[in-house]
Amino acid sequence: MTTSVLAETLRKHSKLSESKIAKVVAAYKPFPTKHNQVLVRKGDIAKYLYFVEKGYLRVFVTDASGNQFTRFLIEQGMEGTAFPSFISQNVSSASVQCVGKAEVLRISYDELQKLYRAVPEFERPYRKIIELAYVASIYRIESLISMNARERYIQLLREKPKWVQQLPANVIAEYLGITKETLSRLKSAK
Amino acid sequence: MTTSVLAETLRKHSKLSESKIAKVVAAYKPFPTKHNQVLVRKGDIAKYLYFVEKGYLRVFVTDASGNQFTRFLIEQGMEGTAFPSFISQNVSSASVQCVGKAEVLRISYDELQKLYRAVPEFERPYRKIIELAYVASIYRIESLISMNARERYIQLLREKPKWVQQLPANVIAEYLGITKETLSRLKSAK
DNA sequence: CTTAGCTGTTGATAAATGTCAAAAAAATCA
DNA sequence: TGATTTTTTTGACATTTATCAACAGCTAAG
Repeated sequence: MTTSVLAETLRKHSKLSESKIAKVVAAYKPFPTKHNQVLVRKGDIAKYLYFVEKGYLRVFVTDASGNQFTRFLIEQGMEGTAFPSFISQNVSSASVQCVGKAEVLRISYDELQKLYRAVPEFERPYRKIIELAYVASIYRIESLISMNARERYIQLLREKPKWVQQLPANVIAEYLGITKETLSRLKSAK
Repeated sequence: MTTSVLAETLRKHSKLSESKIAKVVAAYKPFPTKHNQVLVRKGDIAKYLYFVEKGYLRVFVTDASGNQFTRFLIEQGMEGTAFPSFISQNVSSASVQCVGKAEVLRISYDELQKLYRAVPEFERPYRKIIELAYVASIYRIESLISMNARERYIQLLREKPKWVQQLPANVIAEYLGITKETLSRLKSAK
């Protein structure tokens, strides 16, 4: 039986047989990364979808003054990339980077299309993933338009305590849409 | 040949035959609405997906003090509802309301599932719709975390000038995540 | 056509958050 | 380990945005 976070995740979220799981897992290739390695650079086309076996990836954009803003954090057991670029195969406005050390698998756009043909039942979990990612983004929009910095921080602390523990404060701040100084003050105030 | 905004939209975004288009269109029922009518109330389960033939719908949430925040605006030719509730068939944290007068069609969750079985090629445009909605929400998150109120307003003016012209200022303000006073000042300042 | 209620504007002020600079603390790697 | 770099905290101050209140304009329905 295949053992990997990817295999575990497929068992948990789909009803694929062990042989189909093995096929899917075989299509994702381990991709060795260095500390903070950039996987997709702004201006590139996102050719790969990344599955996180260990650690975190961040998807971020940069403004004219060089400030960085974290669009998404991808944790162990999740997959992602610069999504708009990946589905359209156009250049990406965002970059994707490992947060510190991370272990990832990757599958190319073309290989993924082949996989859909080889394992048609894999389409359903894929669509579910997109739906869930969409729902998550709806709630993120909701908190960004309706809550202030403190409320958003408290919500993150409640819903993703591990992120706050494990990720550098500046990454958390970028994700919340505030500066690292403001986050630091929120922490010390309570 | 069926004539409706829905039929037009299907012709434009899919390769369905006229007979399939007729089937899809037949499954969506006209739903008469009053001025500012609420279609989904917070606490309800979103049982219907709404297609906008004319006007706009807004999806909004309310905070403890009764302030409203517009999560999404749905314009002519688009469809939507309280999406997280619709796909999970759980109670909704958001409400859906007509902005002024609107003409809508609707299809129930169950009828939609039947439609997928009756017209399997309809699944693909549905998935595309979700993917596009997801991409749109990614860009919305991006502007909320990386831009200030003025920048977001200018971007909206550039990308959706009609919304700014046609929708009440307080709805635009809620969509931008700012107060109506701040929006009013942004307008007069330039 | 008129009035009651929304909708939008403006002013004064307060609160939240950002910016810049510097010091302190922590993490990395040679 | 020690040196170097990166991250985090703190302070002073500036800017942005919200809040509250008053008023003006508009609009929909009688």
